[in-house]
Amino acid sequence: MTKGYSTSNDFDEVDLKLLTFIEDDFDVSLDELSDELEISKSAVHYRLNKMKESGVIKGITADLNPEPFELDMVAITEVSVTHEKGYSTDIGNKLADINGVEQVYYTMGDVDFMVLTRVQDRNQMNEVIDQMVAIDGVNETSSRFVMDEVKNNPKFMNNFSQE
Amino acid sequence: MTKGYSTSNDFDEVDLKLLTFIEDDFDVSLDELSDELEISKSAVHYRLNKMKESGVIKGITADLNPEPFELDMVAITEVSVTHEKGYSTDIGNKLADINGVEQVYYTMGDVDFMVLTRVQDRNQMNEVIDQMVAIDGVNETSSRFVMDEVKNNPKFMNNFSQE
DNA sequence: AATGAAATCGACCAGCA
DNA sequence: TGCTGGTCGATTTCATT
Repeated sequence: MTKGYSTSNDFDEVDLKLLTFIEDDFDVSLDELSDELEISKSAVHYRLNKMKESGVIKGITADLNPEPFELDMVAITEVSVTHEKGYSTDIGNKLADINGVEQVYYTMGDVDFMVLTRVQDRNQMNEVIDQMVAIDGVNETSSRFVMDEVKNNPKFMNNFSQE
Repeated sequence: MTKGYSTSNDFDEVDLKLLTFIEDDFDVSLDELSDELEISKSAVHYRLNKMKESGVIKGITADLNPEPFELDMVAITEVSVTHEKGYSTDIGNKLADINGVEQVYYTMGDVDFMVLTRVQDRNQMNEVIDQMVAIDGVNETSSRFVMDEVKNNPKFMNNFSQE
C-alpha cells in the first residue's frame, strides 16, 4: 500500500459501489460500470487504477470450478505443535506449502493451526496428513471431513456494508 | 456447465497452463498469455471463452485487501445443532447469511458446522455469535480467534498439478 | 480449433476545474 | 486531486480454413 486508503474513511460512495461490483464480477466492460456508477469511463478507469496502485485491489483473478478437476474431497484439520522452540511461523509456512493445502490459520486456544485441505481422493488426503505430521514440531492432528461447502466465497464488501 | 470438461482429462497442457496463470493473475494482456503459451492471441481468447461458457471459469473477480476496511478480526467457530428436525441445509444457509460470515462448511463428526467470520471489532464479533446461537436448531458454539492468516488464497491449480 | 481482418473497447495523456 | 475528451493500441467478433 503505497499511498492513500489507510482507513475506510477514504472511500466515497462511488468507490464502495465500484468495489462491491468488481469483487463479485470483473468480467464487465468499462461502459457497464460507467452506466451503473453514473460517472465517465475515464473516471472509472482512473479510480480502478488508483485502487490497484494503492493495494486496495490486490489483483484480478479467475475463479475456477473445482468440479472439473474432481477436487471434491475437503477436510478441516486441527494441528497442535510442541511449544519448545521459537515461534511457529515456520510451521505455518510448511503447512501452507503442502500440496493440497488451501488455507492455514494460526489460532489462539487449545489448537495452534486450522488447516483446510482440498484433494481428489482419500489417498491424496492421507498423503497430506502424513506430510503434516512429518513437519518438525507438529505434535498432533485431528481432521474432520467436509460434507458440504455451504459458503466459501469471501466477499469483503458484504461484511463492510453493515457499518 | 453446459458442455465439455466433465473430467480433468478434457484439458490439454495449454489449458492447464492457461488456467494456472489466470487463477493467479487475470490482469494481463492477451499478448502476454499468447507469448507464454506460444499460441496466437485469438486462440487464447477462444480457449478462455470456451472455459467461461462451460463453467470451468466461474468468473473474473477483483481480490480486495481487507486492511483498508479494518476487517482484521477473524474467528473460526464450531457450531453444533440439535438433530431433531429434518436436515440442516437450512441452518447452514442461515449461518451463511449472517453479515460477516465468510465461509461455512458442513462437517462430519462431533460438530456440525465450521464457520469462518471476518469483522472489524469485538462488538461486531459478539453480534455475529449472537445471531448464530439465535438460529433455531443451533445448540452450541465454540470460537477460536485467528492470530495470523498464514494462507487464505485458494488456488485449485496448485492442488491439481500434483496429479 | 485456430486464423486474420474489421469493429469495438480500454489505456493513456494533455488539459481543465 | 479528480475528471474529461480524444487518440492509439488492444481486444472482441466473425467469416474462413
